[in-house]
Amino acid sequence: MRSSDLPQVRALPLFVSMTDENFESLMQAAYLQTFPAQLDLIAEGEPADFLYVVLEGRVELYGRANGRESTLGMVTPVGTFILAAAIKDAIFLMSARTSLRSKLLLIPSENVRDAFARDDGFARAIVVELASCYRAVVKEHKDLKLRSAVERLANRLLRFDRDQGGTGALELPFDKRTLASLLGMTPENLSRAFNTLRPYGVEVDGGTVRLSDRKALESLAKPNFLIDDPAS
Amino acid sequence: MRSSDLPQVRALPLFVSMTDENFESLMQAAYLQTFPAQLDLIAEGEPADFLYVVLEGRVELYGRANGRESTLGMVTPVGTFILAAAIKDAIFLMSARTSLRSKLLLIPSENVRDAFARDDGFARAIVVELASCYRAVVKEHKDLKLRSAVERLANRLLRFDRDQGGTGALELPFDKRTLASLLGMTPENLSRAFNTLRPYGVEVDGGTVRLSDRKALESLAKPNFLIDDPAS
DNA sequence: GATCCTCCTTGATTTTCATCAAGCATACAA
DNA sequence: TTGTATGCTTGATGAAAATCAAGGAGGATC
Repeated sequence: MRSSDLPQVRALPLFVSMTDENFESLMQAAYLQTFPAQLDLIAEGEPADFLYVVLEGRVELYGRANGRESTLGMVTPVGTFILAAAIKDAIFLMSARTSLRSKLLLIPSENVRDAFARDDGFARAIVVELASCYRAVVKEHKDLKLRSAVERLANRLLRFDRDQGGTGALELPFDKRTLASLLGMTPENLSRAFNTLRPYGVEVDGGTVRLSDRKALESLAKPNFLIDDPAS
Repeated sequence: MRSSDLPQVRALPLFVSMTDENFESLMQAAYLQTFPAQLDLIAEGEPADFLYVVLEGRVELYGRANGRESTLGMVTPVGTFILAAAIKDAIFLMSARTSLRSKLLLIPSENVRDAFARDDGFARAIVVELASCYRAVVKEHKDLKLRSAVERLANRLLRFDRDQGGTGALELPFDKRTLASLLGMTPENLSRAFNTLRPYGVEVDGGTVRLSDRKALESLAKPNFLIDDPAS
């Protein structure tokens, strides 16, 4: 990989506490690649040969069963995916495809497991990363099980707004069909959910959303930091 | 704690590769306690002061939001819960209560973090445990997002049967209201789902279920090892 | 400009699921 | 026995969400 990309990777929480020696040997084995949008990267059921790090762009994680498909998560820079499968030397539970043109770092999972065995700092960082991933999925699960579709949308909008500076004017980070799938509903239903939220000050214009009455929206959404706060 | 319980704990994957010294110091700090059924152990939002190990009995993990409550998981011997919160020194995302009279080991999370920092074998075991927990929740999430209520029940019955020896005669491990909550439906709907499954050879008598036509049931359930196999 | 095309929206309808209300079986206590 | 819990089931109804079908709105392309 190009040395110009190294500092960015080195600074990641996952790698920052590795020894120089172990980090370099891990990067020796790694590939840096840029992929176009909408490219399938991995399919559920395949063995986890690489750990992926998203440096630029965005990757969608999704699952299939019966004839259905559902978006399970989005990975944005700088984040990793399928760490659990790579560590356990297991098969993928989720498929992944680029959502945008993306620059990804691929680290052979064998090398990851090696480094994990050899480098205490790395092992500790992996634990923190895995614990965070675990808690993130638990939150997603609670969101889906304890809230209606409209509530999920309302809370997601509040979250997008907060992530984008809390100005009350936000851009949907992906197209509506994907948002619908992530929220566990059909595109048609998402449209109707937006309409339901109009009396609560939610004005939609394409991918732009204005929240003109946050009080009202919050009273409907009842945000819960045990579900909506990524940090907690 | 009583020394008679030590070997059982020592043999757990989580502890088996610790040094004797670190294990003993961890156990010095731990409490072994038996709790009656239906006792609240922890509430979501509280700081994670202890790591819990279920030695006997069963513990239910559940979440609340708005007025709703939902069962998120069951922990049976010998399993741990809230490892992620204990490691991250974070707050609980889930509440827990005993489902049966249960013998639990409580290890102060500060000591867990200490041992994690000091003992490589323990750190490695924690990674494997966390990765397994993560994958388990992902499977639950896929189950909920990709299947209808009847399909979830059908697959759960097949799983219960397999766990109990695959004889076609199984006992529901908990009462139906709890099963309903775990499967993400109401008790009324669970009743109706059982009726829907009758043409597929599912005969219910109280907590006993007979599967007299597994082929038919499987053709409806379409079991998927990426969702239903706890090992994969 | 005209044409596709993709994405989204809307309306009509059906299905699924939750809610409300009542009943019933079992167990347990008085 | 009688009363009275509790857990489950059933029926009637309503709400939520999926599906089916048809239209736009906005880009891209020709």
